Parts: sequence; structure tokens; C-alpha cells
Amino acid sequence: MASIPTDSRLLDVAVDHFGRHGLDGASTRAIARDAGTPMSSITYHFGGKEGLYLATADHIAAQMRRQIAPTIERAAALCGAEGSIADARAAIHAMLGGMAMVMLHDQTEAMARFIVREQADPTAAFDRIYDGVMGSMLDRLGGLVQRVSANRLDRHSARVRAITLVGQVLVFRVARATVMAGMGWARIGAAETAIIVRTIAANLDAILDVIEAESRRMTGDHG
Amino acid sequence: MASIPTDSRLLDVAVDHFGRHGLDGASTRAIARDAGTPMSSITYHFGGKEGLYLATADHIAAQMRRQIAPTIERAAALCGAEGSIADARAAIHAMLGGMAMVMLHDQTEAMARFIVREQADPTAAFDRIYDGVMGSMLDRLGGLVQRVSANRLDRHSARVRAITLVGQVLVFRVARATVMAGMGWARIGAAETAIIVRTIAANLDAILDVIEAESRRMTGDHG
DNA sequence: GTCTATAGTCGGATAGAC
DNA sequence: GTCTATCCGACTATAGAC
Repeated sequence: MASIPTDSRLLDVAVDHFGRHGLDGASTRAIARDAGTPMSSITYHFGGKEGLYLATADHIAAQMRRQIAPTIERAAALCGAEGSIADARAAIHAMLGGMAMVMLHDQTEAMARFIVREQADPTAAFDRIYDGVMGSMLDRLGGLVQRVSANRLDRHSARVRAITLVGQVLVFRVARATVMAGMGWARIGAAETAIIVRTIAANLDAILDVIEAESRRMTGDHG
Repeated sequence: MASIPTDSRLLDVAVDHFGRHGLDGASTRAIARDAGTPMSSITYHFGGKEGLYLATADHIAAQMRRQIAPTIERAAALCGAEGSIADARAAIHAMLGGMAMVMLHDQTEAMARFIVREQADPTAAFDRIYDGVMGSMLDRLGGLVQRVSANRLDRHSARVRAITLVGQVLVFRVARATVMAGMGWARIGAAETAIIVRTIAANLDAILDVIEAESRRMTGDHG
């Protein structure tokens, strides 16, 4: 059997450790141990702890980009004035749904933790993730909101809206412990995910309905 | 001049240090230094690092409770079926507005960081904060949402809604770096706070309008 | 490329003077 | 109650064998 290369194994383990404990909190000893390699291999492959950290950020950004690229591209085509408002709304639903999967799913928990940590307390790795994925996602989401408003909302206002929409999803990762305690849940499985996604979609429609209605009123289009 | 007691000074510094670096990441040496006292005073007053950490959690819970007690109590009176829906809506606005102040204001940043960290990665301190404030806030907010739905929404669904509402506020603290980068802001001052609060209020009204309208339709009350 | 051994730093706990 | 001095463990980095 072809064994997985050391540097790749280190990166996978590092996502989890750095996500859980941060740059300072994580231990290169523990990462190396879990990857089944001596600590000095981190120096060899990545030049040290910091190098591994930055490489981990790139690793995550690449993985995220791969995962949401189709959604982003689809959204890009609908931001312009030529796309229909219904299509733009569908794209917003798709983007938030994708985010919900990343934030809720166990398999992507480590990645989500890393990203959340970097956003709350940015290091040099923040730029890599922001430039790699977060920035363009916010771009697209803001653009779609603008489109739904029939371009009545300016870029600035549309982005603040977009951020609040993301917040509805983000809270289920960031305040996970409070969610569990408050809901009396033991885990976020299929049933819980369904409830969350449905609630977010309902909120989203309520908000977009108002934005759409307001812009129709302002442009005098009552159809 | 009456000097501030050592243990009180330690607690104030500890909120900041633990909020920024977590239990493991923070250094008792650094905390003691910033409080202008030797490290061993932490052992004397709190029994060690862990003791200081738990005391810090209690300190924060008490401070939060003091700050939001009026809003909570006001909300409690409106959860029951006797309160008017308009009053319940006003109470929701007040609660989210209060949370926005805590999440956005520089003065409460250290506290917010501590709480967010504990929620994302709970330790023994989580229970103290949850039992102290978070739990009852979620209780009240869920109850108010139920009230707006004319008690059509069950407790469970109302709480999920409440959590998504909180998420809209929380995101501006948790994803602070992304917000700054995406909006091109240098800081969240009065102007930025105003935009955020206005947007959240608009979303909130959109969501509550739909909940209210749906429950009216279902109960056959078209007035 | 992989691994062992070691140097140097920093952390929390604690004993004991005052 | 306050502070100094010290202990011991865990960490990162690195030299060097293979």
C-alpha cells in the first residue's frame, strides 16, 4: 500500500490541533506524535511551527475553495443586473446551505474551528484564508443581496446584510456549547441539521422578501 | 487614596488575558505582572491558575447579569400569553440591542472574548456563565419569540429562531477580522455600530413579521 | 528523508522570609 | 498578606547520526 507522505499527514493532523488550541496552544510534539513522525520532521518539511501553521492555513483555504468553487462561480454569474432575482435568491440559499454544511458537519469541524479562531484573533494566516476564500464569498453574497434589492442597496449596506446572514449559520459552530445546552441536544445529527437549515432558510426568505418588496416600492414597480 | 484590592485587580486583568489567550494560553506571570503583584498572590487568593479562571468566569457572569438584569426581567413579564405581541417584539429588540452593545463595544470586548471562547470550547467555567446568564437569556428570548407567534411555535422551534437571531449579533464579534476586511472599516465606532444595529433591527422585524403573519393565518385571525 | 539527543526557554507550583 | 527564590515539567529549535 502506498503510504501517505509525511508532510500531508502532518497537515491533516495540524488542522485539528491548531483549530483546537491555536498557534501558541498547539504542541508540535503532539502533532508529530499523532502524525506518527518525529518532531524534527516539522522543521524539515515546514521550517518550524510557524511554517507548519501557515501551510495549514493554505491547506484549508485550498480545500474550502475546492468545495465551494461551483457555488461561488454560479453566484458570480448572477450578481450582475442581467440575472433574475429568483436566481439570485436561489444562489443565496445555496451559499448559506453550503456554509451550514461546513459549520455543522463533524467532518469539517476541524477546519471550521481553525477559520473561526483565525477570524476572532487574526495572525498572518488570516490573510491567506481571507484572500483565498472568505473575501470572495463575502463579495458574492453581498453582490447577490444587491441583486435581490434590484441594485437599490449600495455595496456597503448589502455587505452588512450578508454578514448578518452568515452570522445565523456561524452561531451554530461558535456557540456550539450554548446551542447544545439550550436545545437539550446531545449532538447535531441529521434531524438537528434539518431543523437548523429550515429555520435559516425561513429567516432568509423573510429578510429577502422585505428587501425585494422595498425596492419594488421605491422603483414604482408594483408588479 | 484607597487602593483597589489585589484580588479585584487580578480579576480585571484576568478577564482580558484569559479572554485573549484562553486558560492554557494565558500566563499567570503576565497576569500578575499587569496587576502589579507577584505571581504567588494568585495562589494565595485563588488557589492557582484554575481557581483564578473559575473566579473570572463568576466575575463575568455577575457583571453581565447586573448589566442585563432589567431587560431580562422586563422580558420575563412579557413571555406569558397575557403580554401584548407588540410589547414582546419591543422586548426582543431591546435584548438584541443590549447584546449588540456588549459584542461591539470596546469596553466589553474582553468579556465578550472570554464568553465566546468558553462557548466554542467549554471548560468547567462554561456552566457558571451558562447558568448565570446565557441560559436565562436564551430562555427569555425563546419565550418572547413564542409570544410573537401567538404561542403557535413550540418551545423548541422558538429557541432555534432565537439562536439565529443572536447569531446576527454574535458574528460581528466572532468574525471581527473578516468584518473589518470586508467592510473596509478601521474600527467599529458610533457610525459602524449604528449601521449594524439598524440592519439587525430590520432583519429582526422582517423575521418577526413573518412569524406573526403565519400564526395569524393559522389561527384564522385576519385582523 | 528520517530519527535521537540535547540545549535553552518559559510555564505553574511552592517553600519560606518578612 | 505580600514577595523572593527555586523546582520541575513541557515546550521549540537544532545538531548530527544513519
